[in-house]
Formats: sequence, C-alpha cells, structure tokens
Amino acid sequence: MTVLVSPALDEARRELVKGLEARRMVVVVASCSIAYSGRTGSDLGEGERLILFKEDGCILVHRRNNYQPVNWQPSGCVFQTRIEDGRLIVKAVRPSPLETLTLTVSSVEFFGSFHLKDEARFVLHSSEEEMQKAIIAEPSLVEAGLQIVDFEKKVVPGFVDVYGIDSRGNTVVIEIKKDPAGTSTVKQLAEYLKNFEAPAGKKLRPVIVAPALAKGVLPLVNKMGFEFKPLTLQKSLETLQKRADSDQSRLNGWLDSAERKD
Amino acid sequence: MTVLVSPALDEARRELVKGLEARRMVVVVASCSIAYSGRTGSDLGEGERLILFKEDGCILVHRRNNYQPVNWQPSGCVFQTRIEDGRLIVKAVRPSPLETLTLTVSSVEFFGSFHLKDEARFVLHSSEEEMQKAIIAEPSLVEAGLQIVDFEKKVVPGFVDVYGIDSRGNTVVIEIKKDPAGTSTVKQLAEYLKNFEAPAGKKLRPVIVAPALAKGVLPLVNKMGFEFKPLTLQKSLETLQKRADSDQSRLNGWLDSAERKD
DNA sequence: GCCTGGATATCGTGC
DNA sequence: GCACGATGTCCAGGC
Repeated sequence: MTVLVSPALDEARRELVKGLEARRMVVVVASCSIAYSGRTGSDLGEGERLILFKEDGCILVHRRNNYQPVNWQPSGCVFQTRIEDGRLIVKAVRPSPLETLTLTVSSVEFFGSFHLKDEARFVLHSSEEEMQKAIIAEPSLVEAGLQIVDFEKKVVPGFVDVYGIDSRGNTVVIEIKKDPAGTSTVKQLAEYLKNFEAPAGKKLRPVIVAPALAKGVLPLVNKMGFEFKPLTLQKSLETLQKRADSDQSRLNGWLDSAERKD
Repeated sequence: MTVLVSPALDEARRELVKGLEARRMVVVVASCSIAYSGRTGSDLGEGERLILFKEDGCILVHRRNNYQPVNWQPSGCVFQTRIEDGRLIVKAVRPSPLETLTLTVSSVEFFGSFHLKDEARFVLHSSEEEMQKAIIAEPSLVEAGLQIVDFEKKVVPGFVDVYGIDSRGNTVVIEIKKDPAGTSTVKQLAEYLKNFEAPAGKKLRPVIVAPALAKGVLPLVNKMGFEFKPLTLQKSLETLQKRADSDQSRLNGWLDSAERKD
C-alpha cells in the first residue's frame, strides 16, 4: 500500500505508473478537467474528482454525487501519462471501438495504491435464469401436465425462453420476464411466434410468465389471444430449493445404502 | 480531508459517520463480506475491496477487476453502522424498492474522506439527439428538398424521430440511429409506420438514417421497401457547428449595425 | 407513481 | 468480430 497526501504531479505520475505496473488498484483525488472522445464525446471543466484505476485497464471518474461515474473507460484500455505545461496528462485509450479519455490534472490532493487480496466467489441469485430453471424443473408452475420440449430455442431473431406441449398436445410457447411484463414483451413474444406452427388440429398457446402484467397490458394480451401466468422470482427460488433438497436427500439415501453395502 | 491507515473498526466507524454527516465522499479499503437482498439477492465472501460512499446516499463496492461495482446501492439510501461481535456492520437501505446491502467489515486497511470542490458543468455531445437536431436544421443531410413537418412525434408505442415531406409531396418517416442499424431498428420503424398514411396519390417513404447498416440487414431493408441514408454523428456535429457559426456571425452583424446606430 | 426509451450503456454467449 | 438479450441495469421524461 502506498498513500500520499498532496504529492507533486511528477511524484503522482511516478507512483501511478508504478502502481499500475504492480497491478494494484490506484485511487486518486485530484483537480482535473476531462475530455472524452469516441462513440460520442464529452467535456467537463476543472473540478475535484475521485479517479479509480484498475489492473484490468478500466478507469472510473466519480464526482461527489451520483451512482454512475461521470466519465469512464471499460476494461482493456491502455494508459499513457505525461507532464505537459505543468499539468499531468493521463490518457486512457480503448482500442476497439477507438475511444480516448483524457484527464488534465492540475493538482493531486490524494494518491493511494492498494493490493487487494480477494479470492471470494460472487454468487448472484439471478432472476430470469432462475425462473427458467424452475419452470424446466417443475413445469407445473406454469400448468399441470405441461411437458417441456426445449428451451433457449433459437428463433429469428433471438431466443424463445421455453417451449413445450400441454396435456392436449397443443404447443406452448413461453416468454419469461422477472419484471412486470409490458407491451414490448407481448410484441417480442408475437415476433417469436412466427417461428412456430401448431401440429394439425392443435393450438399454439403463447404464454407470458411474469410476476405481473404492467398496467393496461391485459387488454392487449387478451386481444392477441395470449395467456398470462403469474410467477414470482421468490416462488421460483423456493421451488428450486425444494428440488435441491430432495435431490440431496435422494443422494444421501443412495450414499447411505452404498455405505451399508460396505 | 481525513486520511487514516489501518484504523481500528470503531475509529473507522466514527470517521465514516462524521464524513457522511459532513457530506463528504468517503473511500474505504477494507476486508469484508457482503450480502445483498432486494429485487434479488447476492453473496460475496470475505475479501479486500474498495468501498465508496457519496453524499447523496449511494454506495459502490469495487473489486480489483471490472468496470462495474460488484455490489452497490443507487442514490437515496440510508446508512446504518454498528459494531457487532468485533465486526463493523454497515447497512445501506434503499426504501423503494426495499433493498438492503450489508457489509460485514473485519478490518479496515485505509479510510479517507474528502470534500470535493466541483462546480463544473458536464457537457455530453450526445449522439442521437445531435443527429436529430442536425437533420431538423439541415434536412438536405437526408435528401435535397426534404421539408420537416414534425419531430419526436408520439406514436403508439414510442416516438418517431422525424417526419417530413419530400419534394414530390411524399411522406418521409425517419428513424435515426447513432450505431449501425440492426434488425430491431427495421422492426421498430415498421411498427411506427402503422401510424402514418400517405396522402392520396402519394407514397410513404420509411428512411433509416444511421452511420451504417448492420451486416445482413440490407436485404431486409430492401425487402421491406425501406431506404437507408448514411449519416455519421461526426457529420451531424460539423453541420450543427457550421450553423452555429453562421448564426453567430449573423448575430455579430446585427450587433455591429446596432452599434453603428449608437 | 407507472411506463417507455436511451445509454459513451456493460457484459456474456453463441456463431 | 458481430449480433442479440439480460441487467439488482440506471436514468430522465411523460403522463
């Protein structure tokens, strides 16, 4: 760890280069102006900001407010530094698409570089995927007797989340949303439907599975002849948990019996 | 500015509260585990991370890699801190939707709080809007003789970027994209078209204005009978700049003549 | 408050 | 590399 309060610009530059080469995270609080040029462009006059450099070549500039950085560059960019006219110039260049973020630093209030020991694995109880897994594992969440035929089926364009066959042989095409389904979801499902055809004498049943329908969407759903089946992420997670538990107890049972054989 | 290296947990807690009350930006490098619960949930085991608190009540947790924070809370959340079982617990609660981010801090490597003087205005040379402005100011960018009738016209659903009338009285409906236009753009324009009808004996001309067409989209554009007019953001900006300059010189001319009168 | 669309969106995945 | 979809997306603008 290196911590400097109000370093000179050349010292800050030296330490920045050293920190990046050592693959550390570098935090700088500095007065600077910023220009961005690439997919579009931006300008920001002089002011004090917090600048974060990471080892994978991303950079974030944060102002005193707002969750989002005011300027940034995603991973994979190359840093250049130089002193020019008594200012520290830092360029972060992203090769593709070609984009340049230029910081013109007039003074550095704080410099810190840190080696972060962090091997933990991040686990997200992610949403739409969990709902899909739950439906595949337990199709009765949608409807008793439903049998899943395929999922993530490629259509043009995109993917159908799940499709299957109901107890009467009708084709069921399911679009899953973790948020209340709006007009766009109905449109999307309608688009995907063009890729399906019901067997002779059978129906094509488009079903939207979501925690709710957005306000005013029900008439459209009815008009299109679509169905709506409410399902929350929570319920999906419970279902998956229950199955994991029963899988575990079955596995335990199998292990027990194996043990008894020994 | 307050900077502490390896402070005790209770000292870090005291300074964190003090910094937030003073509406400063607080930066902490600490070993912690993190739980999130709300719209969905996440877990992250012990490890060293950089944590950023801002005065508007947002919080970001950054790991050594990746542009995005691993956990966060947007503006407007309430912070609680306490020491429990020799750990510093920090909760960031967002009221609506109800979401909780809980940091369990076992040790603090660095603490910093900063008052950032920053009054500058951020200017984004925003993309699609600039292209739209340029077309409205200079319809010949799309086609000689085009006259703009309206823009940002509300249709169901969404907005049509620009529509106008060509030199032969045909209705021109324009969809603008700053990125290469893909299949979805064609679909969107087709959707919007349903809200337009050409005058008797005239045509309806759907036009996509974008820097390029995505690969393989040209056949679709042709098949639908759409037109494509290449226009880059850069060219749009140049056009706007040129007009701004001439407006300025006209204004200067007017000021000069006014001055001569005095 | 809900809904819709844009973003320098970013990021992963499949082809 | 390109296209497409998900995101704890966030965020501003309308209604």
